[in-house]
Amino acid sequence: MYKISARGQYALLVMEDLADNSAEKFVPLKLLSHRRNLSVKYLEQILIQLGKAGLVIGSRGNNGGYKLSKPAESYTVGEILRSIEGNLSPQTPLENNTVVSEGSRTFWQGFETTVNSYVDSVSLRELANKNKDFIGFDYCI
Amino acid sequence: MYKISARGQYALLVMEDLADNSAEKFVPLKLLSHRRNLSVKYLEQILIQLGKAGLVIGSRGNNGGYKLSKPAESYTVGEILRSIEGNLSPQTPLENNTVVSEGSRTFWQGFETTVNSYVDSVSLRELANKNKDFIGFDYCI
DNA sequence: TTTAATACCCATTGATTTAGTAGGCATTGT
DNA sequence: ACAATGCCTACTAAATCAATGGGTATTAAA
Repeated sequence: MYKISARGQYALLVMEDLADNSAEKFVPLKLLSHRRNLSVKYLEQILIQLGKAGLVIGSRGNNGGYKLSKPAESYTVGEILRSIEGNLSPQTPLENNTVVSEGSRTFWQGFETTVNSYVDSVSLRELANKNKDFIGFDYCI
Repeated sequence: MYKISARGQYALLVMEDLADNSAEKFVPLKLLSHRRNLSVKYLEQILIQLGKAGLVIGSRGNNGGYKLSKPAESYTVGEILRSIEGNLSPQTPLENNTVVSEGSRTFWQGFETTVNSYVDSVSLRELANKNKDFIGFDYCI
């Protein structure tokens, strides 16, 4: 059906939230959850995945949470999406060891390249709010 | 999971086959099926869908089959894929009426545009074999 | 040193989508 | 007439995906 999964899109939203927040403080899942109206348990899975990919750093215990592992401007949207979706090749592997034409092969390769080039041309910073109209996390919920 | 479905890819293969064939003769499913090692019944579904989109013309009865409705060079790969997959927007609709940033909205719009521009930049003729190395359909199977 | 807050890990459920099969009807050239 | 074909509708099995839940490990602070 050719869609980025809900998880991929949520990952992007959460990364935006972390980018909007001070790069110093750890933001607990409870707050991210509140902001996006997603369950802590669901977000947890996403952030663990982002953590394993090295895109965020988690800190356990009291006052723990997550923060970006580098400045927002040095993430591409592509690396965030790929950390959740796997590669972004639009081609489903087909069972039949089908012989494909050269033109066809070229087409699919170009497709993947086009997609990756695009998503890697946008940085997380460009995506995020740049702190404009941003309501901080330090609220009591 | 961000993949064009198997059906979409088979549609492309079959359209290539029809493009390689004479534009005059109707090619029966039995032959297309044989060539791509797919069941007649499965291919049938795909070709009915292509037919409803006006991309192929079917003819019933003895000596019936399918043929392209226009010259191969005037199809874009995009119109073929969209006839099977629906629109190629990579964005899954999310439940939560999530407020997205302007940058985010721009990103997703650009994504869809990028994908459509690419697939519409390739014609069926460029994909197909141009009759090179093509083993004709007029075989007895 | 207890406690509360947090991340981390693993398993499971329910819904949806997808690939592929199947039966039967409609049409048409020979 | 009949055989070859497209057309239509339903179904099944497997895969995927969103989301929930239980339990453990870690840490700051009281």
